Amino acid sequence: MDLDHLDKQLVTLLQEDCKKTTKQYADSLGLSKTAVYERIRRLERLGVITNYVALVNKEKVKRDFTVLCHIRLAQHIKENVLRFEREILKLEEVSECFHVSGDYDYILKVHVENMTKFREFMVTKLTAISNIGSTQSSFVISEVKSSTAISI
Amino acid sequence: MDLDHLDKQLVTLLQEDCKKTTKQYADSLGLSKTAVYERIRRLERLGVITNYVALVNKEKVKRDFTVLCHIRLAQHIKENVLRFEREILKLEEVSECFHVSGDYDYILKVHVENMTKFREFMVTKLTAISNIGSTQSSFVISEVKSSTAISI
DNA sequence: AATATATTAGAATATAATTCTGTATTAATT
DNA sequence: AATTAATACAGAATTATATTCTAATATATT
Repeated sequence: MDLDHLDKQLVTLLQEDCKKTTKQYADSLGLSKTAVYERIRRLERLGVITNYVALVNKEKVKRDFTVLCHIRLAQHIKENVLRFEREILKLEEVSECFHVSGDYDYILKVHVENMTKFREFMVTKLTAISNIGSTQSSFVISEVKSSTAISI
Repeated sequence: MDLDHLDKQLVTLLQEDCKKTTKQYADSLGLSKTAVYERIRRLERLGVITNYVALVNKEKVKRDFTVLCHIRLAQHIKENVLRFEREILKLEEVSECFHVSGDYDYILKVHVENMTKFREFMVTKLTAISNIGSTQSSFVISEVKSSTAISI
């Protein structure tokens, strides 16, 4: 596994837009269609590229209200921690959940329609999970930067 | 703008994998290729789907160390706030930056290779930005859930 | 009910992906 | 250094898919 400069450029392009034609990437890189085609297959085979997805405009699908929820667990007994994580995976409003160091144990990214729906989510879903000690919600006022790309 | 059940199903499928053939989506939805083709074009035209991207495995590109940085500004004068946001946009290590309510003003998602690189980032880039009051770093121990899809 | 509009299916066509062939380049082996 | 093997490449040939076209059907509008 070693990516040369062309591979890195290609990954960068694919992270920006994966729906261009092979010819277009080829022109950007100064390679032939076949060369690019083989490189993409290789990046997929190596697991560098994991999948290709469509991104949606949250406003257009009425999930424009984003909250970063900080959670402290009540106790850190293994079984309870695992149950907590299992429950989180089931919540459709949660797109991301990180186990973190620091003041809190977990940080979640939650997408809902509005404050009313968020309250509903908190009351009926999140705090319904046992073992939650305390939560602190940071409401997203604006997305200064929002990219799925990893700079390489 | 009103998405029917088929549109929502289609958006869900495209958020999971946007590289299937029109025929495959058509079979999943019980529609013809043309019907699906037209619906996808419409979703793009309406701005529901904004773009198509490749996702990469952070481990494979040596950006496996993720940190959520909480930032408090020193002062909230408009010009300084805008300068801060402009500077953040330039930092390649930062994939996301949210202006939030609560204890801190901003929460950043940062991807680097390791702790050494993170320290370097903090010292030479992040805290080099003027107007930063204080920071609190939450190191990601594990990604319990990590999706780019919005549930609709 | 009549008309317009949008959605659909299937066929025809255009475009792009994939495979194939041969060549050049690089790396490995002796 | 010469030889072999492996890899990456370009261009042509083929296959598969996207896109367009046509006509029919459904949905909404008056």
